[in-house]
Amino acid sequence: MGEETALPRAERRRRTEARILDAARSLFADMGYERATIRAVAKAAEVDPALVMQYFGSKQELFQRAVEVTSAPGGGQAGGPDPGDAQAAVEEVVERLLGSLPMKLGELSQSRLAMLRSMLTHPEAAVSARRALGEQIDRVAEALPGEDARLRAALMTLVLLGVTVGHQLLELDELRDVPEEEIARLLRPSLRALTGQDPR
Amino acid sequence: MGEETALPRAERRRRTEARILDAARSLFADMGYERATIRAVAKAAEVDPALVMQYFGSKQELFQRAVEVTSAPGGGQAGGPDPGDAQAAVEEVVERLLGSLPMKLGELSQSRLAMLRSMLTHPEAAVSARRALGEQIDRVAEALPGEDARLRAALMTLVLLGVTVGHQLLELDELRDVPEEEIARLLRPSLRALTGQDPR
DNA sequence: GTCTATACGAAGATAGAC
DNA sequence: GTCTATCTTCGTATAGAC
Repeated sequence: MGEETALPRAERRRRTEARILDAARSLFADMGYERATIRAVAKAAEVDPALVMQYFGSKQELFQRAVEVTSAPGGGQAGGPDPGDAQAAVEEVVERLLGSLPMKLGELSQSRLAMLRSMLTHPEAAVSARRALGEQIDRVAEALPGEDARLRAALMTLVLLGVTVGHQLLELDELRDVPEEEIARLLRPSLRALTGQDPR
Repeated sequence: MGEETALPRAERRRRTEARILDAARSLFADMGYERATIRAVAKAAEVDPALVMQYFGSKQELFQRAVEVTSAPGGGQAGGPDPGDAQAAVEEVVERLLGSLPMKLGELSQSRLAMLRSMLTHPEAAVSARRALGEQIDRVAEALPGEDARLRAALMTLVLLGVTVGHQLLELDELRDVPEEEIARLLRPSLRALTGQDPR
């Protein structure tokens, strides 16, 4: 029954699929949905273009799979500090936002970059981006006091988006080789100002 | 000699060209470089697709023309206040940035939106965007004191970029129907914090 | 000068050979 | 199951008719 030649069929298939997804993420992140062709993805993954279609059905589905959040770990904001301490909660949310800045490059952020790259020109990517940003806005808004918490949360999220776009996607010279802590240090008072809390 | 039938050939040509450019700006702004096809532009301008090519040579040149800054008026920051008054200069630069927020929609900003829409996925648009952002960063940096003026100026510019993207391009619900003065009011302290000046 | 017709290439998707 | 070959569609660009 079992083939002693190792590499069960399912395992081999799984690895090929992963290789295709990696290649797709990389190409989508680099040049966006339109310019990243199935053929180029296949070549990068060293498989036949038809195989990509066989596995994923369509380019659109491949994109969804490549972009979909492996939102597994780290997400939970496990019970903040004392619920009564609004100031601490606000500071924590600022630090959480600043911490999301780096995404270290590569790693699991490749899928996020792919989404961001295409969000302005590909309708489905725009939907994903709105959802992702909306969730982030929700989380931030929870920690903010006041009437216009959601608006402030949205602006804070967009500040980070702008910096990420300029840094990771447009690769502006001004941010090249600037350590993330430096950026975070300059941004921190700016984000605090948006919380509407006493900047202290 | 002159035809009494009015509409000189040159004038007619000029108007047709303008109509094509308007249609192109609108389509590029709405769906980006790749998805805005020559055929669609021609249809929107009510001309033959071949005529578009005849007038502009290629899609790329049409894009350049559609995006190119009609940077004529309003640009000059006619001599700021007392050069010695750094604080006033900083406040002025913040107000200038905030004033660039609205672009009122439509009007002359259509070309700017077209550039922003495609900047992440179309190489030429990225070049234009880097240049435009770089110029803005230069102007802001001039008014800022300190060692890291350019970095701060870049971050301030990217804050505005992020808000513009979220508002005009992604059309986030959270910013829908929010008057520009409200956004400016919330953003002002945030930008001041980035200037490195005493927020006072 | 303006438009019809078409050439040319590329991309996504499919069917059938191995 | 994997790949070759092809089909269809579409977009840019060109050539020739009116």
